[in-house]
Amino acid sequence: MPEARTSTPRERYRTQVRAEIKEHAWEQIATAGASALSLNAIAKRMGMSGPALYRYFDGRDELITELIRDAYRSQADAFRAAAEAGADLAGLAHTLRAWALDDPQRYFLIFGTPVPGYRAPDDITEIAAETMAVIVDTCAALPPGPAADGAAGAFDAHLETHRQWAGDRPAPSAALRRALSFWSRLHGVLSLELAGQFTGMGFDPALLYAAELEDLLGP
Amino acid sequence: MPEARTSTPRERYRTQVRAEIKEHAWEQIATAGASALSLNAIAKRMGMSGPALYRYFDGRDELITELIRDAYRSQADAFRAAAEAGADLAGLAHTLRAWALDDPQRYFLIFGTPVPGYRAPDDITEIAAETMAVIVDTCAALPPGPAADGAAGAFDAHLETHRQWAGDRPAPSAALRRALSFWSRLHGVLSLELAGQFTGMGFDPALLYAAELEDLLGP
DNA sequence: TGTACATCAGTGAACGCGCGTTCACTGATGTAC
DNA sequence: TGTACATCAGTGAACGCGCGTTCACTGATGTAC
Repeated sequence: MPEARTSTPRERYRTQVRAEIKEHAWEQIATAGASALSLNAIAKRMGMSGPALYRYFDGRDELITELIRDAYRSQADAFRAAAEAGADLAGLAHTLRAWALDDPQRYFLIFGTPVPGYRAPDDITEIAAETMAVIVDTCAALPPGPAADGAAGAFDAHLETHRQWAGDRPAPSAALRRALSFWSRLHGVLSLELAGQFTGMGFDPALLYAAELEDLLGP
Repeated sequence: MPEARTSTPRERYRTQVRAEIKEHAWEQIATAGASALSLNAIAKRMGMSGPALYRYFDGRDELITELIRDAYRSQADAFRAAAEAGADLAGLAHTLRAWALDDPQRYFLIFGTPVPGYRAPDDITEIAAETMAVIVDTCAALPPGPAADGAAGAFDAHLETHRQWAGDRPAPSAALRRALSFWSRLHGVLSLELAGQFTGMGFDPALLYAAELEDLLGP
């Protein structure tokens, strides 16, 4: 029995039930989409009555916000772990696709149709910034590409004066541009693939993803 | 008074009311998202009773399907018009962005979070193919790019044997790859922008879009 | 032009449903002496 | 170890709500003779 017990049995139980509620919520989202998420339905599946869930969440909105937070968190963790394992840009690209395919509805909870009027809490925005930071750092660690000298486009100049999103990072604008391009290109393929826009077209989306990545990396 | 009247006054009235219902539907989608679309709410806004709408649509599902069809249709029309006006790839890119920004929720009705289990009717898939055809043709009309010879990647080879989506078009695989890259790269920026992933980052998404386009076109 | 009939838009009542959420409560678990 | 009390998980009834959809109906519009 561990001496350093910072949590009581009751606290541990609470944590466990909260996690169980979230698991059922994810199942429900995967089955019918986030807009169909219902507290009563979750409770029924868990063999509880509806109001019981109010012991664990303030209401439906708090649960959804928590799921969104977890989605961002799991993405940021995946990227951090990859970076700490020494991943380069190709490694991060693989991490992104694996994370997205692991649970498409989780992907869309972040990158899908926005709910008009909804604004994520600040702490969630910060988690998203963590992910971006990993990518920027990886780009900055790269040897300057062939396009880095001379033909730096108008966008590089724009980024030179609009780089607050990069925090205090000493990364050159070319690295910021590269990070944005990395991010948007890969999401382009991913979101079209996961939204089913390629179904019936015949080719393998994984190969398009790989081709975009290669084009992005190579000169 | 025109001699060739293929429609009776009643038919014209029906058509008009149908259109009015759809307009209110779009307003509602823009305000609260597609999942909140409600026949009763639309009827109330039009000063009618709920059941009256069943004279015009079989039900909620038929209305939504019709909206999706119109969304695809308006996109395809925009592309066809641009192409007939002699637009090149840059012109098509501008068309795409203008169309998307014109009504973001319409954009997301096509490219946003998919509803698990929903499959669009075949005629809608065909409209999507029209749009793709315009892009492929425009790519095929381009002078072969610098990367077209020699270093044709693994994806070009894959497309060589998976090109049924291009129909009977004589376009070379390099043109198909270019069309897919065009499509996915621009949607990458667009979907991130419209989903609000760039908010608070400080830079101008329009410039990122332009930069991606330029990089896509130029050698 | 006038009358008889058919078509069809729209109404209002009603159906069953599931939703989020509140409230007063029971009963089990944990704590203090 | 035993008793008295506090904490807290979970229940069941109830609230009002808006939803999609059906049905029998009224009344206006169009058609046929």
